[in-house]
Amino acid sequence: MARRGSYAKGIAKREEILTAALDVIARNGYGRASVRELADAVGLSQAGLLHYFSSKEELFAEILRKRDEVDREVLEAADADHELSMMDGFVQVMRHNADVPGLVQLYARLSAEATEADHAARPFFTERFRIFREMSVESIREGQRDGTLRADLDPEKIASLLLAAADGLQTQWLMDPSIDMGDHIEYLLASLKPPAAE
Amino acid sequence: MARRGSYAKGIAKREEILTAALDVIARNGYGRASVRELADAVGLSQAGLLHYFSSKEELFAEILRKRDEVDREVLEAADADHELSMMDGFVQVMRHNADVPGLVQLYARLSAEATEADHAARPFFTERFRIFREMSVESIREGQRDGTLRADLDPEKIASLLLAAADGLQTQWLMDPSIDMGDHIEYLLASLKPPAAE
DNA sequence: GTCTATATCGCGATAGAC
DNA sequence: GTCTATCGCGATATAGAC
Repeated sequence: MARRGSYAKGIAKREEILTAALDVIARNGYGRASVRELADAVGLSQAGLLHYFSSKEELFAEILRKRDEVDREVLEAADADHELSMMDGFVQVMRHNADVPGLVQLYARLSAEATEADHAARPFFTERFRIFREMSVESIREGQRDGTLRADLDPEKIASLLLAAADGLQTQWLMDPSIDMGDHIEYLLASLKPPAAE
Repeated sequence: MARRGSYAKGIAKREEILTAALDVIARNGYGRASVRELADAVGLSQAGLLHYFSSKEELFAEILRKRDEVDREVLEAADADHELSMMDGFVQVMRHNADVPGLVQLYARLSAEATEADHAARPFFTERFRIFREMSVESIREGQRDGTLRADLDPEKIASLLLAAADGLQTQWLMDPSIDMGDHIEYLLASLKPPAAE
């Protein structure tokens, strides 16, 4: 019903902007990423770009949403026959993060800014946290049934701690890249295996 | 040797500024904490305040340094006979943090901003992380000797993970205060006790 | 040595032309 | 849909009063 496909075209333009923004930020980091900078990358003026997003805050939340989408697609493509658990995917994404410092910084900085009560990206993060914990709890329960995780652990608490560890490690890694994020998360998971298992 | 005590007076003024700033930020959060706002609180102009600090970034790093100092003093006063381990103190500070959301937010936001390569607060955080890990490793080794922590754990990795968990939990708590930071850190530590112990 | 006042800069937001 | 122009804000550097 969209007249002349203009609606679909707007959607496509948004996608183009988000993809270009991911590219620019992955290379240049968050610091230099002004709306003008991102607008230049797609040949728009600052006001032209903000035509597609209601504010800078919302734009950056959408960039992170797009990034999660891309990460998920890459994971699913590499795991067509669903052999990997959610936790395996989690470790793999953490390893991949070391290749895109700019995006790690975007996440670290925006999540901190979004702790402000009226920040437009706050709903994105609260929802992201909720979903991550939900999926983690499910995966932890599975591990407990399998015997790959200690049965005495509280899945909710461990889920929050895994999320916290992942986010905290990113800041530590940005300050000192000799910290291996993937190894640390993997080590934490290994530390929670039953004494018997391995 | 300081002529007319003017040097000492400058030091005293700095302390006064930092103490007042801690108070204002604890109440109002990081968002509203412009240099002007903090200057007002001590009856100075914005430029007047910046006379004592080389930049806004340095000022905020000093505020956090002062906060660590205050936290340490409170801990030591409550533990005159050195009965508490470093980990006990750590949990206690995390519990106390729930009473000062503005300071938690200051820490979360400034640590994220300081991931920028040329940020004036970056040395503060890299050093703070180093010292925290160092003290943690020492405390973890002690726990392993005591039998209160599993002997098979890698102290360095666990130290980084504890720091990461603490920092990550603060962001989660700022987004959703129903998360209990102290309980979670305590739970993580308890999960790393030997199977025998308790 | 300490401060007030000011000028300048870059940013995001927005109004309105085309 | 995209632009130009402009606005207001916060951070800083500096000139110079006391």
